[in-house]
Amino acid sequence: MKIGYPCVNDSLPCTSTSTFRLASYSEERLVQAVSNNLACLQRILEYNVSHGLLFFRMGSGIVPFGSHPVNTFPWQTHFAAELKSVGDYIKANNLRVSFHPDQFVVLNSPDPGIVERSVQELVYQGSVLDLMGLDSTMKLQIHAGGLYGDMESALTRWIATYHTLPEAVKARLVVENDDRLYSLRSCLRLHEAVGVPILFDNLHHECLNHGEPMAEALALAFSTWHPQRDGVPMMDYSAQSVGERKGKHTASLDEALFREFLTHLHGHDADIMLEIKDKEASAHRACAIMHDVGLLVHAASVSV
DNA sequence: CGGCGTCAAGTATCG
DNA sequence: CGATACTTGACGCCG
Repeated sequence: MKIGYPCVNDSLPCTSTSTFRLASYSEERLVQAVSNNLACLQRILEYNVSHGLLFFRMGSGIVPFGSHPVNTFPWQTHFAAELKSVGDYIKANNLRVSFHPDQFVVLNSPDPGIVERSVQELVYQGSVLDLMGLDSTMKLQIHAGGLYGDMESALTRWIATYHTLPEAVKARLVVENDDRLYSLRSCLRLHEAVGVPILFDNLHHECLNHGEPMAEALALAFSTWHPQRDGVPMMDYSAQSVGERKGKHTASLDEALFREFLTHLHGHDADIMLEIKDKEASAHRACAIMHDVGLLVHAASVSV
């Protein structure tokens, strides 16, 4: 069981997703940004290791304009050594990383151009994992996409697109239940059709479900992960921000709610990504709770 | 150097 | 019909 947080570390004075405006694109700026981002990513991973946080979501902007036609620079070869070095560090320290391509990645759009750009973005993020030398347990996490007024045809288009994906993407792709359109049950339709694992988000499930109790939903989602190919199931954990829009993430970890959630795991292994605004601060507290309830057995001497 | 308008990309919903 | 939200604000122009 690993605890993680997404994209940003607020304790370190660097960012692994520095970018610049398209209008000011130059190869010089690109090289500068990627170089900076990889160096910061390495620092974040070292911080995570020293604090027992073994799961991390990398930001999509590690290579600015990574799937944009403006970017014709051969960053894959130019940064091959740096990418491999980060990957070696990840493997040597038993870390797990993932990507969560943003809302622009929509595999079931009726617009072929949008689908093509979405596939290119997945290819870019998958190639980063490939160049790091990481296997298919390091995932690319997306949502099912839009509804366009008809879920059946939207699911059919998603499946058709899936079959066209390159193997490097297919092997790593996982689908997350969302909070408004595609419930766990809807995502399971995709799993049944093509075998794609379902990444469970507890808060989204609370927002959109078909009455499945939390423990049952977790078991269902986890059962879609193939142990050898996919590794331990990943999940997103968050809690509702009290008094705010439905689905809004809480600013910091509510320890009682988190402890209550853990009881629903019933011994299932999972790597938990905390989607909580204060990032590693809550991740530290989650780790302490996991130790307390006996779910984390490694890393006895963790400093905070 | 601080303020603030704007930024590659999509979809659906809320006012 | 424009603003807003989503895993994440921050780039960069202007004064």
